[in-house]
Amino acid sequence: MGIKERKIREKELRRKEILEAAGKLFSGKKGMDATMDDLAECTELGKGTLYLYFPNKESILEALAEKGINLLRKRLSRVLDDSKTGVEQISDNGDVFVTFMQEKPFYGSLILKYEKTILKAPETEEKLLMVEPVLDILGKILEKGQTDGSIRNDIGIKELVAILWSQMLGVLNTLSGRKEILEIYGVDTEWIIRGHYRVIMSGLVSEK
Amino acid sequence: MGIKERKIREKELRRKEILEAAGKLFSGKKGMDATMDDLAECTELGKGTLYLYFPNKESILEALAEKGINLLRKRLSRVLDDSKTGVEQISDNGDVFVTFMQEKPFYGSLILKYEKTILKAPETEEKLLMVEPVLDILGKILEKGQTDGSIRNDIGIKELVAILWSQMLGVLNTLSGRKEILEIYGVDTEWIIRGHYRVIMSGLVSEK
Amino acid sequence: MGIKERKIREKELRRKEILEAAGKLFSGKKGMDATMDDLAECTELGKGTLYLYFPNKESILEALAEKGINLLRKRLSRVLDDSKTGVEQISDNGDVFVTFMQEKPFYGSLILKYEKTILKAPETEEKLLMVEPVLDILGKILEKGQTDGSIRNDIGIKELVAILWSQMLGVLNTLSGRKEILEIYGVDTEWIIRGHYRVIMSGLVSEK
Amino acid sequence: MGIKERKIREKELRRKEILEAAGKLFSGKKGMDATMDDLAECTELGKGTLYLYFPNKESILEALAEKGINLLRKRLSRVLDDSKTGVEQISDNGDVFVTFMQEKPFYGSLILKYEKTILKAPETEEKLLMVEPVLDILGKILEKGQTDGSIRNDIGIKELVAILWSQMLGVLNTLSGRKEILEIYGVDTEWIIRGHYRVIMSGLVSEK
DNA sequence: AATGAATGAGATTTCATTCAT
DNA sequence: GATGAATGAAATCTCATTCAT
Repeated sequence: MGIKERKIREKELRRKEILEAAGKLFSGKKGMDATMDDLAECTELGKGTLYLYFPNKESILEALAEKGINLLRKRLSRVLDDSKTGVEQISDNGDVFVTFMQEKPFYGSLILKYEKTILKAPETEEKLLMVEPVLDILGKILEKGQTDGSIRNDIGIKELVAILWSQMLGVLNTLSGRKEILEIYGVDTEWIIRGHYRVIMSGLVSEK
Repeated sequence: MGIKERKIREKELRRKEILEAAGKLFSGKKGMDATMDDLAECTELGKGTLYLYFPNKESILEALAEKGINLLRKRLSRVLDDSKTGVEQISDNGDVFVTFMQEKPFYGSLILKYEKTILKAPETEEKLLMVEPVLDILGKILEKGQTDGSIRNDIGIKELVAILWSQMLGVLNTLSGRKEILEIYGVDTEWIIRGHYRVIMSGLVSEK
Repeated sequence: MGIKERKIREKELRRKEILEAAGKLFSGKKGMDATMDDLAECTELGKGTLYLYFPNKESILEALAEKGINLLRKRLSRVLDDSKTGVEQISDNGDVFVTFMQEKPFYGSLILKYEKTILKAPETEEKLLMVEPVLDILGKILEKGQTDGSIRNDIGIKELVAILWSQMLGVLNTLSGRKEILEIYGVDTEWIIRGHYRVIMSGLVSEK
Repeated sequence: MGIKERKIREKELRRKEILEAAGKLFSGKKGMDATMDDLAECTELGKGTLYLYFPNKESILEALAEKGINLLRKRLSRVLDDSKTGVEQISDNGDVFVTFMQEKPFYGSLILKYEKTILKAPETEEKLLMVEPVLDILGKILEKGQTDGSIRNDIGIKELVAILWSQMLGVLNTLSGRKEILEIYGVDTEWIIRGHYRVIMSGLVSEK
């Protein structure tokens, strides 16, 4: 018995190791163009071995994106705080998001790339988006906000989630570009983020 | 006499033809992965001929992106209307943008991909972004708005431009996904766009 | 244990196989213009496989040239014979050289093509010519000859080596041409070589 | 009448212009890899026009080689001097050759490349080598030398010509390499040429 | 005669994936 | 399970030559 379980655990462990190495590799100099050979070398595994754990290269990137999203979700979930109003939580949420993107820019671009990926729920046939967990958190906050009256309720929750998420990713995308570009824009990173949230916040609050 | 001019015109015409065919090809089934061979076939030109007009595949996509941006700019510039307030023009602007993206989703994705591309001004060495013309329009409107008091002035013009543009692209990006995704979101395209602009508008207006 | 060694040996074997096939191919009808596709076909390997053993086409030709030079060196080194005078050894040397070129005309043309190739000594940074080993042998013989008084000593060893080698290659080049040409010349191969050596020999002997 | 002649003269003139430009081009940075486009540009002619004067690229290089050979022949023919012995004339001949190669290294490499080219005599069907005129001069000198007893007569004229010419080209080939190579050899250009002629001269003189 | 746009075969190289050991 | 040699489709780009104007 225990043997089988150990095997499974070991397999999962190996998978994680690969993923970790892949994370470093793909966020490195070669970017997403790093090859499976590169990955084999830096995991110190055979190239064929990689295919025992992942069906193809794409699935590795996808798994990395998922990992990134989980990380983001964890951080965001700490924001959930019933003692705060919805709008306050959105603000906190923004802070977390920005920090995350600054600390883990690679996961940022992965999320950017895979946020539209559709997964199938393990048992059910239900389709769900990879970013679903993150959107759920946003949804909860907004719901709270509409309930406590701090957030406008003339737009449905789902729509608001989609809007906020889209805008956030858009800003992220701009910020994730080379610094050169922001220099041409003649703008300051910090200010864009703050401005973005200011606009969002003023725009979300319910009008009295 | 006119011979030289005619030749030049013909050359430009051919370039346009190629670009047009490329537009159709790349927006088609194979997407941007369509090969130069594909393009040669569908233009009914030799592969070498293509390289007579464009130095490489990338430059074709870039030219397409530029074409898309010019189209967008033209449409947006019709919005400029001094008889309206800044905030009203932003609203009109949004309508145009959304219509454009719905009608020309392929150009949308190209703009999305190349918006960060840096061009060099023809004579000057000055670098400028491919989307500069569009940003200029946004800038003018916002300036008008800050002047006429309809738009908040606690954020600089440049920052506001960057923010608005980023958010718009973000929304665009979401909308440009497969419909399947929006179904999963359980949201309606139309509503996202309207909601986006509502949030933006409330957020941009100067607080009285 | 032996596994690793066997693998290495097999790899080297395969390399040799490729090299051998390449030798036949490039000396064949198409000459050096034979393509990598041709090579893939006649080795019965995938094109990609070739690139596993050689970084590019050039390197294959280079490796062949080196192989040829080694072969030549081996033969020439058998000439070294302290019981003979320098001038006698030069004569023997010439015989070997001529025989080699007649038996392996393809290696001849490769040497002709790559004799100026500069290699870097494995560990040292020292540059050395691909033909260095052959020149070394010539040098030794000439040195012996100057010491034993059979070879003129009014010209330095290095210069003599360069001169002899150049002349030999020149003759080789002439002989490596199509037979048609020598027919036009109206001369006989055999005689050219003999004549060459006679002239050289008389020219090398020290004047008494 | 004169019209036709003028046309012919003009055509030949144009041919010469092209050849001259080609000489500069091919001896330039790109070497023989310069393209027909390059040539069209630097002749300020259309690409198609070039093909009115030469059937293909090869023929241009060939014509250049011929031009070079003619130049060399002219210089060498000045050496012919009945008041000198054959062996003296060979020495002069060597001087001319060396000077030529130093002044016109490009023609040098062309001759090297095309010396084996076979032409057909204009009217006769007789085949002859492109370098024939040069070989003729060498032949005359050697003949004189054998007659006046200054040059060994145990080797036939034709063979001697072939030998001398081959050796000379061999030395030329070595000297035409990059300087880097001669530095590795550790030898001096000047000395190689002088040494070459010393060896040759001693080797040619008839033994008394 | 002059042109130069058009051609298209063909060359080299890359890399995700497979499979025999 | 692990391996890594082998694969081969596909991609980009070049350039001598042709031919309609």
